[in-house]
Order: sequence, then structure tokens, then C-alpha cells
Amino acid sequence: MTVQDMKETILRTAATMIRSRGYNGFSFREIADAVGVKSASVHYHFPTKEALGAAVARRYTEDFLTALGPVDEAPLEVEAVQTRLHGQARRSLVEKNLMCLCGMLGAEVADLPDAVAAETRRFFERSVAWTEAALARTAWGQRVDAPARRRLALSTLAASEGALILARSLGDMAVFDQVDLPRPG
Amino acid sequence: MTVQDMKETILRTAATMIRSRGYNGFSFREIADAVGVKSASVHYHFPTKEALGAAVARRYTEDFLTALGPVDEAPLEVEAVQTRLHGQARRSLVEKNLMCLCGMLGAEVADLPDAVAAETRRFFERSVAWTEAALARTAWGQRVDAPARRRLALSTLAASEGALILARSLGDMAVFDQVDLPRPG
DNA sequence: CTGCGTCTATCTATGGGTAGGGAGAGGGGG
DNA sequence: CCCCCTCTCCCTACCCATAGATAGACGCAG
Repeated sequence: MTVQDMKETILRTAATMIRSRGYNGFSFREIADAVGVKSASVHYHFPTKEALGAAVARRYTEDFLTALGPVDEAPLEVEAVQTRLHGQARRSLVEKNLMCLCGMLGAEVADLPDAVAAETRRFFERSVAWTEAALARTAWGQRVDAPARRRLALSTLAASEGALILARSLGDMAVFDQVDLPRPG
Repeated sequence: MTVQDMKETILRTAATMIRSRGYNGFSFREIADAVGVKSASVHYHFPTKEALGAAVARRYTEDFLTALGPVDEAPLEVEAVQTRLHGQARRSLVEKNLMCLCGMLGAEVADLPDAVAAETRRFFERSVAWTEAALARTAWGQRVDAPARRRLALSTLAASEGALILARSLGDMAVFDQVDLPRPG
């Protein structure tokens, strides 16, 4: 296993742990055990927990935006834009019962080290920005002003994050699909 | 200070800590320091962290439902029902920058001791039940079926929890009010 | 004198983080 | 071709702080 593979494996393992148990719910030792190395080796690749957390969040943000695709290839229907966003949350929930990484970090944001909180914030800023831009290309988006598009973007993201929490808390993944996305208005 | 006052103080202190930092983000020692006793005294009132967490969640649920009021005194307009729910989240956010306790626990639910997870689930079950019942009294609620009312109840709660996460993550409480509640449809 | 509530003192487990050693790959000079 | 040096990467072994939790003593009120 090359060093890049090792870093990758650590990042993925950490991401999964944070998404199921939260930032305060994982440790270097657990990661090391899961990966098959010693905790000192994890420190070799990521000097501090803060650095690891921030790297995980940054990677997650990049993957998330990559999965959404370029704005200029986004759907031209409002509902399809929303579904593209919402579908990301849905997939991770039904496939692995995981929260959105930054939804999890967002809940804990008041207790996070600065660098991790900053990456969490960046995730939402960029996700909102993508959605606003995608909405601006739709027929509805061209009829309304920027604040209206922002409201719908925020509302859609909030619905996804909230739906994840409800479905997991209630122990019923079907709940996720019973949450309706906000409609443009 | 009577023993009941002491228990009360511990419950309130623990609730505030969980709401800002999560279940894994507080300790008996921190509570003891904040309250002005030793951690062994906290254990006297709540034998384990699991018991304390569950008691905090149960108390929160009761207070939450009390604040909503009896279903037969709930508003008769859909929007007013939603606003009564949403307003609870809003108040705690703007007054003290706190999450909904069970929104926080809901994010961490996969890592919670059984009793705490069970109380978290009960919070959502009862909150959804209250909202469904309140919606059933509205004119809209009487035109649609139970699943439709449930969908709106779940969607409204999800919007509130999601809005809390977004507002806190983005460090901008105004975001909370930019999240639109789902409309009956 | 009993018992409740708090204390001191301590246990064991685990947390993040560090120091320093050693194995192995790779490259240069003899 | 071989030796040696160096650098990378992971290891062992540890540090200290903090976690939840317990035992048993103390003081005060009834």
C-alpha cells in the first residue's frame, strides 16, 4: 500500500466514523485499528485531530460538489435541481445509514476546532452557492430575485439535513422519503 | 438548596451543554464545576451518564410538549400550527445559540446509549404526533388523509432542525428565518 | 443516632500527542 | 556489483490529561 493509499484509507475511514458517530465520537486509535496500523502512524499522516477533521471535511465538500456536477450541466427544472441535492443525502442514508458529514459537523459546530468549523461552514456556503446558481438557470429562477433563490436553496438543504436526522432518530428510513422538499413560490 | 433544586440545576446545566456541544461533548466534571459541586455528587443524583442523558431528554420532551400546549388549544390555521413548532426552535437559537436538544441527539443517535437513543426517538414520535393531531383540526387537515398530514408534520420538523444546523454552521442566525416552512399541498 | 448529601481520594480506560528506533526502498560512489 | 547513506513510513513505548465511575469518610439535620 502506497502512502497515498494509506492517506486515502484513513480519510475514508475517518469520514465514515464521523458520519455515524460525530467528531467527538471517534479516536485516532479506533481509526488505526480499523485501518490496521498503530495510532502513531495516523499521526504521521495527519498531525492532529483538527487537521484530520478539516481534511475529511474538505474532501467531503469536494466530492459532494463533484457529484453535483458543473452548474452549467445542472437540470433546468427546479424539482430536478432539488432532487439532485436531496438524492445525495438519500443515497448515503439508505446505503450505509450515514449522516451527511457536514450535517453531523454542523450540529456539533459550537464544539469543533476552528479549522473543522471553518470547513463545515465552507461546505454549506459552497453547496448553497451551487444550488442558487443552478436555480438561476431555471425558468422559475429567472422570474424571481436572488434572495428568493437563496431562500429556496437554504430551505432545500435544511430539508435534507433535517430529514436525515428524523429518519435516523425514528429508526425508519422510509421517513426520509416522507419529507417533502419545499416548493418554489 | 434542596435536593430537588440540585437535580433541577444539574438537569438544566446538562441540557445546555448537550445542546451546544453534543452528548459526547460534555462530562460529569464540567457539569459539577458549572453547578459548583464535585463530580461524585452528580453521580449521586444520576448514577450514570446514560441515566442523566435520558433524564435530560425526557425532561426536554415534556417541556417541549408543554410549550406547544394541548392539541385542542392549537391554532386552526396550518401556518400557525407550523409556526408554533418552528418558533420553539427559533427562540432557543436566537436567545442562546442552542440547538434543539433532540436535534443534536438525533444527529449522534447511532452512538448513543440505548436509553438516550430511546428518549430521542420518543421526542420525535410525540412531536410528530402532536403536529399531526393539530393539523387534523385545520380546514386543510380535514380535506386530506392521514399520510398527507404526517408528511407535512415530518417536513415541518425537518425544516426546523435543518434550519438550526445551517444557521449555526454559517454563523448567521438570519439564515434561520430564510428557511421557508413547507406548505400544505 | 441515623441517614442524606457531599466530599476526598482513587481506579481503570481512553483520549490526543510525542520520542525515538528500525526496516526497507532507492540512489550514488567505489 | 556492492556497500552505504538517506529518507520514508510505521513501529514500540511512553506522557499527561481527562473520562466515567466507585468506596468510604465527614458533617449536618431531624
